[in-house]
Amino acid sequence: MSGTITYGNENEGPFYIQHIHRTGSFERTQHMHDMFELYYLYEGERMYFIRDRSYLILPGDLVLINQRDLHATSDSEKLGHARVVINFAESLIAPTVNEAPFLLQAFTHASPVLRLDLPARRAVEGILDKLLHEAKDEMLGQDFAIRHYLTELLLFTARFVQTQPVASPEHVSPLHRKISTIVRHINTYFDSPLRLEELAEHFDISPAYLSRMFKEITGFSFVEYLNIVRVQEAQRLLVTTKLKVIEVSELAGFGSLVQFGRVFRQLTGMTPLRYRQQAERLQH
DNA sequence: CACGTTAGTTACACTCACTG
DNA sequence: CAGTGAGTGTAACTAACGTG
Repeated sequence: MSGTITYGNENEGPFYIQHIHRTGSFERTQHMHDMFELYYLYEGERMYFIRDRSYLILPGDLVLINQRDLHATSDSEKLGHARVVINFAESLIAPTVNEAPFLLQAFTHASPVLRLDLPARRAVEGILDKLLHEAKDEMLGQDFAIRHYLTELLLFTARFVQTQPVASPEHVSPLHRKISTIVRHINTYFDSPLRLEELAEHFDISPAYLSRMFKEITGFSFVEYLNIVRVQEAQRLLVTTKLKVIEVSELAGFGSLVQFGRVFRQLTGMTPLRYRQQAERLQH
């Protein structure tokens, strides 16, 4: 890895920026977190799976990922790429967003990928340069400057999606389209017992092939993905309702309370009740 | 206090998803 | 296609808490 600049903590934030230029192959990453993510590609090609489908990311693309949206990157056939990743917590810019709620609207836009024209690229790269410069060394007003340039970048994205209606890019291949359909199926029916074999039959594809392709395209295995979707629903129910843990477990599609507990702990590091209590404390 | 209810943990056996 | 291990269900236990 060369030319790496990092600032902040990738998982806790409140702000993290990383500039990477890689020539070789790149390990895949896949996760979900409470921060917003911005991804800008200078060179190369990447596959990016976001929420329920995959995108081929090309140079000059700016990718916007909302809080808690599942996402995964992997190499396309072409190896090597240069990119900037920014993660930031809502808390970092909360007062500003309060004043100007439209700043985050690009994150809920129909397509998470903004394909920038040349002037737009120059504008974004200029802001990124400033952010990278600020992140490099500690200096007077660093935090302020980072918030300032980040706000500038967000304003740019908000105006861009407002003025340039962005069409959703084509699916990379029919297989990608199919996996995307299956992912949406899982997102809809996660609360019922889902099995790979039945899913495969329903979508007319062999179970082994589905297992392989699902992992390759989404970055998650079938079971991993299903569990994440179920835990997300469980988290929502725990916070927004007063349902008992066993009821949450059933509504989220878990076969048993034991299994719910195991999976929940594995993904969140705490028990369901703890999660609810922690969320309650944060409310006040 | 004794009891019931709810939540969380562990052991063990099995099955099914993943992988080579 | 087949072997393997991760994931899952059942059962049995403990912990925490409220209630008569």
